[in-house]
Amino acid sequence: MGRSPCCDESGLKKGPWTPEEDEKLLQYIQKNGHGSWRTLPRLAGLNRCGKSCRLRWTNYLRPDIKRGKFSQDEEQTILHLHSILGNKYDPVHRSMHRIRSSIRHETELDRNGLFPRRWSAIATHLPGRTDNEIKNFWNTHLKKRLIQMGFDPMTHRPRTDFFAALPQLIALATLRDQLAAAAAGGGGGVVDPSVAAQLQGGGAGGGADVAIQAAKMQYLQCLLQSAATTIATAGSGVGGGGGMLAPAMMITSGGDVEANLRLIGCGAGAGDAYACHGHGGALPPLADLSDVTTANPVADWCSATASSSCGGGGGGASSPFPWPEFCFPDDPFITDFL
DNA sequence: AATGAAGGCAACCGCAGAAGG
DNA sequence: GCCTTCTGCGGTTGCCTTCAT
Repeated sequence: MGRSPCCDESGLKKGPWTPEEDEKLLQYIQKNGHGSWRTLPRLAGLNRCGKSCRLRWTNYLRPDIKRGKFSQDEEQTILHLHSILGNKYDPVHRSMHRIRSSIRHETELDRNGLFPRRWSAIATHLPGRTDNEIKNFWNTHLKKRLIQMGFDPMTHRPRTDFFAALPQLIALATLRDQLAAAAAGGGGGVVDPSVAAQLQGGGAGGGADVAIQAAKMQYLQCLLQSAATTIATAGSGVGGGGGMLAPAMMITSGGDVEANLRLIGCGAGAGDAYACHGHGGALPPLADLSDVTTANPVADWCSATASSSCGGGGGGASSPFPWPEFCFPDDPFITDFL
């Protein structure tokens, strides 16, 4: 059970590997196999600990290592498997039983009938990729992207940290009041000049602008309501619609205003949140923790919207947050907020 | 052009568990 | 059954590069 003392030994080199060291290690392993990692450095003439040699080999020198950017398929796989394996096995928590029983078909069990650890398990599904590489990719790219999309990277569920966004939400609420006052004819209401300017639209198409602004406000109102619903349901542990919302129509500049205004009824109750999303711009459904086999909203959604921003590969630009792209393309009003 | 910030990645550290004596 | 050794994993760090000011 004790730790290997190899790295505690003094005099062993640490830090980046030189090409000469790489060559020594490579040649030795190609000729003899790695055998015991502990004795390998001495036999190969390397002033490194075995652990360091093993890492260098498995993460860098192995001939089957695939270098370069992750493909969209690989990203999907990582997202999918991470949503399942996001929490590594912990015998203290009963939750793993659920995970084990539900993803049995997804990953191989180890010799004890347990699932292997997360990154290595994911790596087994991505030939040529190392667990370290996947871990780094997750930490530097995918995790951030999920966060920006409003998902908790650990649970793959919508974030519930309502208070983190509170200042923005308050600002939005204020803005909404101002717009409402302006739309009502400006009867004494104090309206921010920039908002008034936006509302008046600057000449032709002013009426359409007002309608679009109204649509935006409705969308933002949904956001506020969504956040509140999330707060209300988070404590109870109830799954379901949890305040998710999906704009049912793309709002394009110069598009049909009436059609654009057909947003889904956000106030229709959580259960209806997905009733209207049968199109490419749907948001990922909430993961139901009671059924982990379907707990992959992000990856599933990405698959369903392969042409969308998720994944960032292929031909599409990799906007981290897809909703405004669908709803308000290139609109700084939304993109600034998000 | 210089400088600081941010991002990306390789490598290290420490823990956990299997294997073997 | 206990102890030691060895391997593998996840988390974290620190360096290097790129980007922004």
